[in-house]
Amino acid sequence: MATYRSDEGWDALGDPTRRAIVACLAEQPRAVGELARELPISRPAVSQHLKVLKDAGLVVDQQAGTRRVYRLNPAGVAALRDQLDTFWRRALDSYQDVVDQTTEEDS
Amino acid sequence: MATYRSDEGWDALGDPTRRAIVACLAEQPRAVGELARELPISRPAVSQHLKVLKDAGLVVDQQAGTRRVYRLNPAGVAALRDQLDTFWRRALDSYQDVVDQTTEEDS
DNA sequence: CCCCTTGGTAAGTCGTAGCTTACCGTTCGT
DNA sequence: ACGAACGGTAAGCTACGACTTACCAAGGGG
Repeated sequence: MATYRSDEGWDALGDPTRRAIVACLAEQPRAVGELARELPISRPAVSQHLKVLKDAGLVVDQQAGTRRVYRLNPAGVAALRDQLDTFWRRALDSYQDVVDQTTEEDS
Repeated sequence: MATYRSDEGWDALGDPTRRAIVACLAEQPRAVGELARELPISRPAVSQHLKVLKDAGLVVDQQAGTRRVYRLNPAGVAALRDQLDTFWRRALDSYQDVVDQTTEEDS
């Protein structure tokens, strides 16, 4: 089956807390402590999530004094988006067949 | 950051097996048994995954005799893709700031 | 009319992912 | 140079989700 090399990316976005982090970083780059303050979890938990997101290539970090600022990685996000886009296009093709055959509704 | 209404969609794609199912359905629509035959899990497991995917709006099903054919739902896939696209655009903005700062420090 | 195929549901087990507390290294300010 | 702030890691607990087997409902063909 078409190899996902971005498996880690999907796994990373599979967690609601990590999606919240991503959404937060989409607004603006933030340090670890700032993220922890806006989320209902402890700072170590944020660190662990950031490690997953970083390994997946979805975020990048940058040392700034004693703080460490994280931001979204455009390339990583784009990779996942492109995959969905591919699925979407293929789905449209199959959908065309449905229109031809029937206009049934399911439960 | 509140407005994920497609939380279920991300949770659904968070599982590797479900991603395999989605990739399989992207090739062509299939019945439950056909999917089970191409995957290393039992047929009930496939049914359970399909229920999750259907609740998330990523697939639609269609009765065909005694069989039940599943296919991708273009709208569901597009919804997730659009979210990633939004994140991607915001990520580019932040990335632009990085480029500005680093080039200033360059000299 | 029977039964065989197909598929959804129930019950139960097991692995793992996510959280917390505790600890340690590092960097800045004074 | 010392202390405080910031952040990553370790260890351990808990809960949830993915899978299995067993069972049941429904539609179609001989």
